[in-house]
Amino acid sequence: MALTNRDIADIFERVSDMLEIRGDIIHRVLSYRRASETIRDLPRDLRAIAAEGTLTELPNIGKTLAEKIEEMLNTGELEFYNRLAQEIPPSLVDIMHINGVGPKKAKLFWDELDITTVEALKTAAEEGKLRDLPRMGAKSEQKILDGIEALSRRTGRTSIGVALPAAQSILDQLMALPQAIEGAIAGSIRRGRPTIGDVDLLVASDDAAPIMDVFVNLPNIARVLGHGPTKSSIELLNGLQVDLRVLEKARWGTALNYFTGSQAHNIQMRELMLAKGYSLNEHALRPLDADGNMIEDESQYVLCATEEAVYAAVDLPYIPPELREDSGEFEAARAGKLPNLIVLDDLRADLHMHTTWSDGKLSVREMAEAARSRGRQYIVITDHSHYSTIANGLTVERLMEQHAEVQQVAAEMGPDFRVFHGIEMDIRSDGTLDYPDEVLAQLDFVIASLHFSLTQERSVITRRLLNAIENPHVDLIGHPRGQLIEQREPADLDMDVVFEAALKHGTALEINANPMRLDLEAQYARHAVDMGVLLSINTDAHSAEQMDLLHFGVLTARRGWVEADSVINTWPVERFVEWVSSRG
DNA sequence: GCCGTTTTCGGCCCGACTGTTTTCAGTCG
Repeated sequence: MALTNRDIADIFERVSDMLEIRGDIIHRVLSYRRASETIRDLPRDLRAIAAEGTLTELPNIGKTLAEKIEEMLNTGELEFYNRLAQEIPPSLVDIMHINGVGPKKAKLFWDELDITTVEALKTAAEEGKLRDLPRMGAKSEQKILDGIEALSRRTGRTSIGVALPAAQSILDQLMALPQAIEGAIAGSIRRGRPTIGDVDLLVASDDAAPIMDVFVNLPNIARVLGHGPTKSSIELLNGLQVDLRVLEKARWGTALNYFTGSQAHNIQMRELMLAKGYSLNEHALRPLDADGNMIEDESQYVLCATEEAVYAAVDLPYIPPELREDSGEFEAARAGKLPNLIVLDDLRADLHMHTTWSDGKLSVREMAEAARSRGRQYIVITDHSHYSTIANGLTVERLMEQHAEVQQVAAEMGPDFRVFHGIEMDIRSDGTLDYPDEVLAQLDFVIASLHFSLTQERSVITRRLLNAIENPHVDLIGHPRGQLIEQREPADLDMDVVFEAALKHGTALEINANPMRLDLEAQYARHAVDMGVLLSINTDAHSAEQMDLLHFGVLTARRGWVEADSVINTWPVERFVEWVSSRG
């Protein structure tokens, strides 16, 4: 079984945790962890990069790790990991994932009580065996039991589609207090990551205590994890952790920058600041003396009330949060080549939505009205084709009946809001398309999507998608990789080949805005636009409310450095029509 | 183990909070 990028990233992450338990120097530990993150976010296959011999050109991959990657690609395993597993029980890594347990505690439990599994740790805690260990007590024992409980409540990361509304609701409650001056959601939500570890909230105020009190007494929270004067943490009933920090308005810029991250971006910022003679933290820029030591005189600290001021201190323009992953944003900023990122208002149209003709909740007319009331200028009605029987997909006969209805609604809407007739056509498991060309030729717009047999082997499923990309009637590939976030792995597509074909045939690729999909993901979107492939950001709405999810697609596009002109539904309707009719 | 417009060696971010301590280690982000 060939290892995927994700498998290799997982192995490096486990190695990193095991080295940390063993007590290796932290920088070696972090090297493996950083390499793991690099690989996880890679838009290309390690196998292809290895074949080119350019593994060491990847950030955080040097000679040693490149050799280990090659070993895993060639043999399917890593000798270094196997040796390490003889020495450190791999199940100790799971213990480290309990909140409040790190490498030192994990090793302590193992050394002193021979505990190597979460289950054994739970039993020992219940029997009161942990409290007598060094630097442990009754409270820490209970904390570990709580942590194990929380671990079972949560499964992995939370979708941004869940985390963002939850965060906004809490922030709204805090901002209603008279003491709150300014508030923001920071962290990975602000950067637009598809999944969220925990929520970071920031409030500016001169009187933190009342805000903290309201926060730790919010309804619907599972427990309070911490309650200090400037920082508190709670766990919501769904297991999501929310951290709140309250600070002076004068320090807003440094704080927002710091707590937005990413960590890799922050490290770069600090290094740039050091070169300018400052130590940067969330509170201020603190000047250094000639020996590089911090000057303790607070009157010399530089406070930044805005993020613009922080970036200006290192002679850079403002870098949008979605780009802050240390993936080239500093180089681009220095060169004055930051992208002019797409914004929600750039989108004039939604090209992918369903009605009661297949599995949607509203009629053609109701969807059109819902889209118009949201400011869209044109839409395409794209129900399922008949291969999707479970979604009540349209036979050719029903498709033609629907055509008449769409024409009718289009006429009623008038010239200022255009309604086009399209389809979301299945690419069948055998690779054939669900309608013949002469049917597709009668439609205004054709999306082709993979819905079934997503676990086919790479060559088969890639060929299947190419059949659609190469068909001159197909304008857009819907949710190309078929992933459901935290639920279903993407199809094993050869994306290099997919992008080449999309470029050659002028077929656009979708960024599906539904937060369960966000497909293409940002790193693929970035690679696609770099190559000149066209994109489209759509809601795939099955109801009016789902039309409000478009901003998640925009966030994803921004993370992919996408500018408006690469996205076909930012175009004025005349240009869209011209493009579609220039195709098959 | 990675990295380099100060370095191919010697750095690698740092502060808040907790629970255990009598001054601090561990964890977290």
